[in-house]
Amino acid sequence: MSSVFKALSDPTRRRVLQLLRGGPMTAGDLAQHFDVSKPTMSAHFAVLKEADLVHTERSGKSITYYLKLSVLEEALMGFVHTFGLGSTAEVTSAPVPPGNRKKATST
Amino acid sequence: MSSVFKALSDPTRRRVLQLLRGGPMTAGDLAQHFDVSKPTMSAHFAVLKEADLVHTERSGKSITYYLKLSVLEEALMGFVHTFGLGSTAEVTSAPVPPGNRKKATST
DNA sequence: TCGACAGTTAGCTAACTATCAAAATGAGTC
DNA sequence: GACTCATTTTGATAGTTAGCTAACTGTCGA
Repeated sequence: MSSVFKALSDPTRRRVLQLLRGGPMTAGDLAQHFDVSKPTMSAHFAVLKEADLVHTERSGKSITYYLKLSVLEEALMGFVHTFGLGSTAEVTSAPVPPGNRKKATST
Repeated sequence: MSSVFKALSDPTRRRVLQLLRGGPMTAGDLAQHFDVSKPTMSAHFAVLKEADLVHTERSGKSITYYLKLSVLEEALMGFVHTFGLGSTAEVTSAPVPPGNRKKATST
């Protein structure tokens, strides 16, 4: 769970996932979209693999990356549901449960 | 966006948010639930504030923390929707969109 | 087997994060 | 004003992360 959020906390990795959402891509194709060295991209891929958000397959010389949407979904939606989100539309503060001190909501 | 995921990547901070989901709490009350020093907790609070996931209010001597559910929701659900999640139930791999190299799915 | 290509690993630096103890701040109380 | 309590800030240390270059591994084609 932590590893998923950690993976998601980097913009480069989020973009990789979004690219992968459009379909599998090789490491090289992915790397082309970014302005960092290949070893750096490889490290990002390793973080994504560690979080189990992608899996890989060799296709000859290249290695193709596949998004594991189900893992992303389980982690994210699981957390979302824990918070009773996903159906709420405009919650401003807390749900104001019983035993709450009333404060002047200046928002 | 990154700051939200970064905040979420720590179990202590996720726990804090879950506690706050049950209603506002003071820093001290929150700290009681964890086995770390108060400065450490304060640092975690700062990360949550930085991500705009909580806001604070002084109530006399104590400082009360409030969960900003809306921010959490926007960040999470925004991302979830970006990935077309939230309605899918059992996606195993990628949605296999058009323009896809076909590979031997060994799974 | 050799050379080219695709990725990863190794080794490093700089920057960041988590943690603590101790000191400082802010807000009530006497 | 001085005292006390709750929380934050400061300063130090240990561990982690992102990034690089250089070197290595594995695969293909000749």
